[in-house]
Amino acid sequence: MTQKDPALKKRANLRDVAKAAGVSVATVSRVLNEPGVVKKDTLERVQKAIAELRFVPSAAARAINSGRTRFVGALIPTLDNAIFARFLAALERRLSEDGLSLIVATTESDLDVEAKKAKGLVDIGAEGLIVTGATHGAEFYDLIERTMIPAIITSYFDDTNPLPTIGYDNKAAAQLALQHLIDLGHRRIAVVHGPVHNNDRTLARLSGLHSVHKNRELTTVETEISLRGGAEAAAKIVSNSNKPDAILCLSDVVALGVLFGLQSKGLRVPDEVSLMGLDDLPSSAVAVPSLTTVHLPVSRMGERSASALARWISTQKRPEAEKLEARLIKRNSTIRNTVFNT
Amino acid sequence: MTQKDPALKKRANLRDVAKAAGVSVATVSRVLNEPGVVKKDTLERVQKAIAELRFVPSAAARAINSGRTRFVGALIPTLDNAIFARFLAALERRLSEDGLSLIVATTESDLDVEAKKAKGLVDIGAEGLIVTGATHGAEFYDLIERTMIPAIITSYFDDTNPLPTIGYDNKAAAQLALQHLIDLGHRRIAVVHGPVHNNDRTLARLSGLHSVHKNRELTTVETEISLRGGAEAAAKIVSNSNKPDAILCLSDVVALGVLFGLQSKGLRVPDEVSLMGLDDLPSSAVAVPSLTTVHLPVSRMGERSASALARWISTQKRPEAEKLEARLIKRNSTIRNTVFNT
DNA sequence: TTGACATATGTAACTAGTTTCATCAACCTT
DNA sequence: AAGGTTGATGAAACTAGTTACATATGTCAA
Repeated sequence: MTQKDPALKKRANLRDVAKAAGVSVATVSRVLNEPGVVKKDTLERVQKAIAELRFVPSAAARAINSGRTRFVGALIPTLDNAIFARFLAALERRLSEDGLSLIVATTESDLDVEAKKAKGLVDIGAEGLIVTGATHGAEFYDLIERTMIPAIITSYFDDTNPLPTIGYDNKAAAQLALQHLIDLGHRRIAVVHGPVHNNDRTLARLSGLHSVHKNRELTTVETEISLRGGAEAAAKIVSNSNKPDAILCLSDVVALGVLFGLQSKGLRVPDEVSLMGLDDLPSSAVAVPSLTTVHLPVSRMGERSASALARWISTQKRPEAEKLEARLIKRNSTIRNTVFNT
Repeated sequence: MTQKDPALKKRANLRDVAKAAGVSVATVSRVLNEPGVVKKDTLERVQKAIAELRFVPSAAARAINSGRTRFVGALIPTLDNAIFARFLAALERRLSEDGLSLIVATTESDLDVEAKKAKGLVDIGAEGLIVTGATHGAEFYDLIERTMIPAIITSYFDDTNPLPTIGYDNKAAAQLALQHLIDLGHRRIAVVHGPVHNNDRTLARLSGLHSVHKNRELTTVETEISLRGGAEAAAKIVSNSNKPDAILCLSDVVALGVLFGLQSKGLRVPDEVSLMGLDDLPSSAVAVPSLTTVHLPVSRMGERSASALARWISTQKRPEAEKLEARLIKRNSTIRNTVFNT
């Protein structure tokens, strides 16, 4: 009672192991970190003690010395869109291979929330950050600059950005989609997209469309990125007197919603209107009709981002930007338009 | 050069602040933790120094003393199913209100992976765990018992479980669904469910069905929990000579997949076959036809789990199990069956 | 005016690791 | 056999905080 009560034994620490093995704490630390320099005989004795006491080195104590906390933070707009969930899943998988944990923070696409959560992550010792898009608040950039924390921008490619970007060329991806519809003979095209406020991905996609559209009719509808948002956009488009012969949605979730919206209004896809998405969710291949779309390699993006961040952290060398190729996936929701064909 | 190079200034620490403010480290620590006991004059001086040096206390150093790391881990099967993504989103939102960070770990429904990742989380200092379902490996339970770490089971209610469970009565939820189909006059019912291996949620749902079905025909199809899995199950069911007049899917994702599968085979829902889900995803309300289902309050479950875990951690008092009510959501994918009606 | 007590602050020990430097023995060289 | 090198280990200082205890003041009552 006076000194220690062995009954309420806490987690064993280095000293306990050292005492049990009859060595100094330095030796135990060496067994943990550079077992090569310890004599085989001693090594085994210490390892036995470690196993018997079920010793696990305290991550906090390690962090205090090495400055390495072994976790990174990901700031993503939402988990409600499958595209981010898929990205995160790949990210987490790859990071855990490198012995890094992932702390998830959602921003609801609010720059202030993002800055606040980014600061929180840095304060608790995140070794790196994964962020979505290149549009962030001054506070955020200030934080990155001050702390010089490795931060990678994803979902967005721009090799002139001061931070490394790993993503696709959103502009090109949108153009790929629009070009396909044009190639099919569509002229009156409605575009449905998510909120543009502070969203550079959507903005880039839209700008791509405008530079392709030339003299064509291109009406745009902004809606929430969700099935419901898509369905509502569809209702709006159908109620319009001047119906389009194709609808291009700048994300698959929205396209699926539009599909449902059109179905509920009795419009057949693709016979009466062609429909195209952009993302290529697993769902899109299964929908009826299956959705023509542009494949964005989100899982690959997760893996590449994780690798790049892990390497950045360990080597201190800022990685290069990486462009991931988007590619057209032709399926059954688009059909040739014969009316306007010459 | 001999001592310190002020040019490469690291993060300021307690000592730096103490020196700048002309007080001892203890006083700075007090300013941080119990500002009430510090004289107003001194308090302001220290706070000024903190602000000027942009001092942020090291979470690691705090953790080493207090044992508090301020993060918890969530072990979920996958992020690919929207239901878990929604759960996580709510969990993260609520935890961050309590100043707790969330480390996400996916298990791919593999008990060994789960045990390994759980150990990893505990080793790095997680203060609590959120796990899915009550079926876990011996290794996992051993870990929980040894470390006595607060761990909450979700998606599953069972007030006899040694760990607190916060979830719904899966058995009752499935019965609610089946009863609805029966009430509508359906007799030949096909059940589509996800993998049963190590999945107590699915198992419970199935057991609920068997205790209701009595003399009714109840064929079951196991498939992957995804739209594709659902579509494949639909193909299988349709190819069977003895077609059901209703299909009950034990998760909404699968139901949506079945819907697509039926559509691609030219079967009309609900005219030719009633379709029912279980989960109530946002998508289900938007699908055409909208999906009759049983609502499971996942967001609420995330909030309740987060609160309970936060409280458990701070008070050391194990929370009680919580049952969240499932409720029937009648929509347009089910219709009265007149053939078998008396 | 002295003792009692509260208030405010400092000193130093403590948390659990890593790391530098010193020590000592063993082996090799000349 | 003296000196140099290498290998293995330990003592103690160090990381960045918290906290128990000591001390210095100030206020008030007897």
